Amino acid sequence: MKRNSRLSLALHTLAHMAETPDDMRTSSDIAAHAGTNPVVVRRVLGRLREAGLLRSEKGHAGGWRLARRPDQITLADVYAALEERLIATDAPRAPGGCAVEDALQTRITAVMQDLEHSLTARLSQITIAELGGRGGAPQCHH
Amino acid sequence: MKRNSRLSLALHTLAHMAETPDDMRTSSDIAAHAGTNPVVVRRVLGRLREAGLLRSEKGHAGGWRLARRPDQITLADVYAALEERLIATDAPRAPGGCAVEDALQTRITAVMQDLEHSLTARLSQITIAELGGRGGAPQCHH
DNA sequence: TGATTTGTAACTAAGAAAGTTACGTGCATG
DNA sequence: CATGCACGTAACTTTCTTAGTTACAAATCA
Repeated sequence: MKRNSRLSLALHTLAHMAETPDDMRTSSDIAAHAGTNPVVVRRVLGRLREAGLLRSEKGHAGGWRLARRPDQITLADVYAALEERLIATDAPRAPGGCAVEDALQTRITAVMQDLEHSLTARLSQITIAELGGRGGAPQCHH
Repeated sequence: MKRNSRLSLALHTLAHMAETPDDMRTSSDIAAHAGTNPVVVRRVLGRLREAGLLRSEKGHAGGWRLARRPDQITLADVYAALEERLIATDAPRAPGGCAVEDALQTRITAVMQDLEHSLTARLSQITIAELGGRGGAPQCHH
C-alpha cells in the first residue's frame, strides 16, 4: 500500500463491517485481512472512533464495531475523520508580498476550497452500506 | 512548499503568465518569484510543455511562454499534464483473494473513479485566464 | 566567440507515513 | 484472583516521494 492508504484501509474495513455489523473484529484480524499491521489498523481506526464512527472495546472479547448503522455513515464522515486534505494546497508564503501575488493566491485558494466542498458534497451522498453491497448492488455472502 | 507543490507552482506560474501572455520568463525569474529552484521550475514546466500548454526557447532571449490563449487552458489540462491522482487509490492486492473482497474492491474503485471524474469535470470549467484575474474578477497591474 | 538559457542526469536532503517492537491498561473467564 | 487477550500509545526504524542542488551539454543570439 502506498497512496491514500489510510483512506483505503478505512473504506475496506468499514465496508466489511457494513456487511456484518454485529461481528466484533480484532485489529489483528483486520490487519491480516488487509495485509498490514495491527498497530497501523489501530491508528487508523482510532481516528474513526474519535469521530464517533466506531466503538472499540478492550479485554478478552474486545475489538471493533460500528458505532452507527451502516446507512448512517457517509464517506464524507470518513474523509473528515481522517483529516485528509486531498485538494487543498498550503499557503506558499506569508501575505507580505506584492498585491498582485496576494490577490492571485486568494483566488487560487478560493478555487481549491470550492473543489474541496464539491468533493465532500459528493462524498456525503455515499454511505458505507452502499459500499458494502447492501444498497442495491448485487449481494454475496461468505 | 510541501503539499501539492507541483500543482501549486504550475497554477501560480500559469496565472501570472495569463496576466501578461507576451512576456518571456526565465526559469530563474519564476523560481525567484516562487521561492524555489530553477531546476524544479524547469521540471514542472517541462511537463506542461509536453502537454502542449507551454512553449520554451533556449538561448540568449529564451524562456517560457504560453502555447495557447489563457482562456483556452483549463485547470483540467494542468491537472492532466502533471499526472497527479488526487483521489485514486492503488489496487491493494492481486484479485486472487475471496470473491467478497474482489467485489468490494471493484465497488470502491468505481466510486473513486467517479469522484475523479467529477473533479476533472469541474476543473475543466475553470481557465487560467479566470485565475489570473481577467475573467470578471477585479483586476490590478504591477 | 561568449553570454545566456533550457534540458537533464546524478546526487543529497527532508519529510511523511508504514512498519515494528515494546509495554501499560482494561476486561472477561476459568 | 490470576491469566490471557485486546486495545492504546510511545519510540524507533524503514521506505518512499519529492524538493533541492550541482554539474554540464546543447542551443541560441548579440
